[in-house]
Amino acid sequence: MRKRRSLAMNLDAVAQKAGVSTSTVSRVLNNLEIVKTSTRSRVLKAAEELNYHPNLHARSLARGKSRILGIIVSNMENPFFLDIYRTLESDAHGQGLEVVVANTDYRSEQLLASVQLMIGLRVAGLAVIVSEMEDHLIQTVADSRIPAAFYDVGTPQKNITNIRVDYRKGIKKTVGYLCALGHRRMAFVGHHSTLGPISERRKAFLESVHRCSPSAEAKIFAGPDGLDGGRQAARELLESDFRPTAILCVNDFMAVGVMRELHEEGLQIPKHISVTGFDNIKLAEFCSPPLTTNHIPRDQIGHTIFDHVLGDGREQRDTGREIVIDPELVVRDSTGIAAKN
Amino acid sequence: MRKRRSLAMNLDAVAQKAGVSTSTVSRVLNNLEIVKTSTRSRVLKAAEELNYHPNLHARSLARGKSRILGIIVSNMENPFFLDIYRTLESDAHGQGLEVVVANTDYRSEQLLASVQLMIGLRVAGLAVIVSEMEDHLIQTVADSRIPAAFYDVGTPQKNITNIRVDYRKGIKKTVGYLCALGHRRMAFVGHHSTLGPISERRKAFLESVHRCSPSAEAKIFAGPDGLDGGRQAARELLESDFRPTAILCVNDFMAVGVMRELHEEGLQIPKHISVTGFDNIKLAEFCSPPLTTNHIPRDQIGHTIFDHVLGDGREQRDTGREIVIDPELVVRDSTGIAAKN
DNA sequence: CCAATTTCTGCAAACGCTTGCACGCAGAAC
DNA sequence: GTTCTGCGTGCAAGCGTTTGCAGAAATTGG
Repeated sequence: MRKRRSLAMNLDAVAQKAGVSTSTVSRVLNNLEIVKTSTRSRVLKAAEELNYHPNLHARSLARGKSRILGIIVSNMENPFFLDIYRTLESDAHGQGLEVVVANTDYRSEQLLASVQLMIGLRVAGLAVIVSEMEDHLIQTVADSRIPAAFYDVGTPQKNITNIRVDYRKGIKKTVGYLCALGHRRMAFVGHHSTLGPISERRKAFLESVHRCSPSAEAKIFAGPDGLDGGRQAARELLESDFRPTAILCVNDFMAVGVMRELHEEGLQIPKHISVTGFDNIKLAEFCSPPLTTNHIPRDQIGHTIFDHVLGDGREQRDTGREIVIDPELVVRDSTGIAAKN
Repeated sequence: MRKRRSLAMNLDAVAQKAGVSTSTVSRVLNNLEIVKTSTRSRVLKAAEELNYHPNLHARSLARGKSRILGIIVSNMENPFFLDIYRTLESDAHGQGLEVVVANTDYRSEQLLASVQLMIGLRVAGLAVIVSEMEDHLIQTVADSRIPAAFYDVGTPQKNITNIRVDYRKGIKKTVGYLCALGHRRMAFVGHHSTLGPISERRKAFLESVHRCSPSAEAKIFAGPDGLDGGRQAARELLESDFRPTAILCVNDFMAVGVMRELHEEGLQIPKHISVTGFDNIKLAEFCSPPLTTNHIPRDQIGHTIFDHVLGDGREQRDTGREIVIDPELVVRDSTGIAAKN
C-alpha cells in the first residue's frame, strides 16, 4: 500500500457497486447516449449511494483541458471591476463553465502568481482585468497559448486582444462640459496606476483644460484606488494652494471618497465645487449628491471579453486585436455652474 | 497517436532537455534538497527556456490533495461578504494556498453547483459564507470529509463548525439606543433570506421594540439584498401608512439604499427619521450622513474561519462547533432624537 | 586501493479519469 | 442455421505528476 486514501470515492468504487466497468460509469456520468437505460440507472443509483463526486483534476488531466474560465482582477473591491467579473461569471455559467478568480490587489507579485495559477490550471480561457501589466508577463500568457483577452492593459501588444476604454474622449467631453459651466480651474484625481510615464489620461486632461481656455489652470493629484484613496487625494488637494472649482476623478469609487472629504471640510457640492467620476457604478446614483460621471458599459466589456475568449466571437480571436469602448457622459447633481472666485 | 497535444509542456520535455529523468525534474521543482546543485540549475534553465508550467491537475491527482482553499459566497457585491473573502484570501496566500471562489447570488441551484465544484476540486478546505443552506447540502459537505466552516448557516447542525453573529444582541442594543432617543415607531428592513420562518432577527426586533414600550409600534419590510433592494423596501415603507421615526436595516449596504430613497422623498436624516445598519462596512463612513451601525469584525470572522479550516486552530476543528461574535454599536450621524409627531 | 558510507538519480507504479478499439451478443436478413 | 448488422460494454493505454525503492556515483576511511 503506497498511500492511505481517506475515502475511496472513485469510479472504481461506483463501478464495482454497480457491477460494471469504469468505462461504463464514466459514460453514464458524461451522458454519453450509448448506455442502456437499465445499466444507466443502476450506475446512477450506485453513484448516489456512495456520495460520489468525480475528481475534476483527474478529469481535466484525462481530457487534456479544463472547463474553467480564469479571471484575474486587480481590485475586486472596486465595483467597476466587480461588475465586469460578474458579467463574465454569468456568461461562463451560461455555457456550463466554472470560474476561477484571482485578485491581485495591484501587486505585481500577486499578478505573477495568478498568471502561474491560471496556466497551471490549464484554464480554457483567461480574462485579465488589471490596469497595468509588464510586457514579459503578457508574453508569458501569450506563449501559454491560452485564449486570453486583456482589459486596458497599458501598452498595446502585438499578439493579444485588448479591450480598452477611450478615456481620452471621455475626459475631453467632461472637461468640455465643465468648461461650458464656467470652470477654469480643474483638478484631476487619479490612482497610482493611472499615472505611468505614458499616461494618456493625464495628458488628455491637461490638453483639454488648455483647450478650454489658454489661461485655465490644471493640476493632478493621486492616491491609492478606493474610497480612502480618494479621500486622501482630496486632503492633499485641500492642503495645497490650488483651489479648483471642479475635480475630475478617474473613477467613481474614488470620487465618492473625494466628495466625503470635501463635505467634511464644509464644502458644498456642487455649489462650491463640482465633482465628476468615471464608470457610472451603482453607487454613483446612491451617493449624495448623485454623481455626474462617464458611463462605461461593464456588461458590454464583460460580454466582449468572454466572446473573444470562449464565446462565438472566438473565431476572430486572432484578428480583432483592439476593441475600443466609448464612455458617455451622465449628468447628475454633483456638477453645476462654477463658483465665482 | 491517440490525441493531438497542443503544446508538449510537461515534465518529460524538461527532463529530456536537461538530460535527466522526470523524477529529478520533479524534485527540483518541488525544492527537494537532495538534488545536486549543478543538475538543479541545469533543470531550472531547461524549464525556464521551455516556458514550462507544472500541470496543477496532474499534481493534485498525484499528491491526492490540492493546495486550494474553496470559498463559497452568496453575494460578492455586498462589501461585507467581500471583506470576509478578502481576509480569507490573504490568510490563504500567506500559507501558500491558492483560492477558488464561487458566487451563488443567493440561488440554491448555484449553491449546489458550487458545492459540487469544490468537492470535485478536492479543495484542502472550504469556507461557506451564505446566509442560508439546506440541511442536506450541509450534509453533503460534511460527508465529503473536507475541512469546512460555515458562516451563519441557518440551523445549527450536528457535525459542523459554524461561525455566527449574535444579531439578537445587536438588535437589542440598537433598539435600546433608539428608544432612549425617544423613538417609539420603528421599522426593520431585511432582505429575503433574513426572513425565514424561524427568523431570529425578526423576533429579536419585535421583542426589543415591545420592551422599549408596550405601546411602541414595529413593522417589518424587505427587499432583495443590495442598494436597490434597500431603496425598494424604503419605497414600500413610504407607500404604506406606517410612519416610523427610525429604521433598522439588516445591513449597511441596504441602509445606503434606504437613505437614498428617503432623501429623494425630501426626508432629512436624522432630523425627520433615523437610520441604522449592520456590518460597519467602509461605505458607512463615506455615505451622507455617515451611518450609525453595528460593527461586525469581518477580519475576525475571516481569520476564525481560516483557522478552523486550515490554520493552527485546525486541531480543535472537531470540538468547537459554534463560535459567536458580538456586534458593537457605532454611533454616527444618521441617528438622532426622535422627530415629534 | 578497497570497502563502507553517503549522496544523488532513475525506474516504475500510482493517482482517477477518458476514450479508441475490439469484442460479445441480440435480432434481422437470407 | 448461417451471416450480417450494430448496439452496449469492457480492456487497456494514456493524461502529467509524485514518490518509495533500489541502484549508481561520489565521498570517506582505513
